[in-house]
Amino acid sequence: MPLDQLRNADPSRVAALARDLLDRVGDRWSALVIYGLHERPARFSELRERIDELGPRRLRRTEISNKMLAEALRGLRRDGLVARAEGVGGHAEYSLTSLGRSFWIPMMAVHDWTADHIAEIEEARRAFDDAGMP
Amino acid sequence: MPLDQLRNADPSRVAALARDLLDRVGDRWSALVIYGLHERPARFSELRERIDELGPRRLRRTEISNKMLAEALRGLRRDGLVARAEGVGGHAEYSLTSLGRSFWIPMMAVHDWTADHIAEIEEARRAFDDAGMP
DNA sequence: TCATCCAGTTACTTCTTCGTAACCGCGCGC
DNA sequence: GCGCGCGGTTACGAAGAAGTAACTGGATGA
Repeated sequence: MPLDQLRNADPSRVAALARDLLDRVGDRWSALVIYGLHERPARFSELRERIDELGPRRLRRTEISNKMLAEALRGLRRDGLVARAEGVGGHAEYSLTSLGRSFWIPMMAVHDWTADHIAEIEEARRAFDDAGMP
Repeated sequence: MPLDQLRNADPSRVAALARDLLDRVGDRWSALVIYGLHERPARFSELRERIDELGPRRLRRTEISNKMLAEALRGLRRDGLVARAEGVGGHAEYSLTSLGRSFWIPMMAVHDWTADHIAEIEEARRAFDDAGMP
């Protein structure tokens, strides 16, 4: 389906699609898993360590638990962004599929925008907070 | 800061920035508010109706409550994506700032990717579910 | 064959987010 | 001066997401 056509024809579908994606990758860890895998594949525990380096700051924890990593990987596999293979000795090996790699592009668009505007955003936050808004 | 430099220099900062943005706009309603405002400004109740048209499907509700709309608007205002003005008769008027409008571009990148690959994703989901994964 | 690592899973708890519904102040028309 | 719509806020409860920790089952190596 051509995009301009979609964009013009059905704004609610546009919104729904974007929300779908946020639902998919908007959880605490999935985006980080993609970061962790985008250069090269990794096995489970290796990936966990990579992600611990990247560590998100919100909420309680700064390291990913087995449970959350397994869950994020399952979601991404289900959507076809990540593949799991058995390496030598029955060890798991996770990698991005070509679909997963293609997702890197919009992901970087989001990232680039943030990098470009982070100063503005932080300034706006300061101003807003200083204005003593409730 | 030049982006390539950032991208090469500090992967954890890259990840952190993207997560910041997901934290900002990854909640249930914020993206929809931006959709609702991107063509023209609206007042509170008008915006609420526009968003009700777009309605997300996850969770319990299909319409946005006063509380959630107010909260989403506060967050977006705080980050400088949305501005509030008093119209005639003390009525509120919300609009995207230029920062907010610029965010449309990465947002569409995400959307376009989803539109391009939604069939693949759905197919992957079917396959995964049919394979009876736990 | 015993201990250990890897790759998870499970049961349970805690924390955050979301939704509901009631309320409030302000300006306007009557 | 009273009712009404607008633009919210508040208190509360319920649902959902995330964290903890203990456990499992298979392979590996000593």
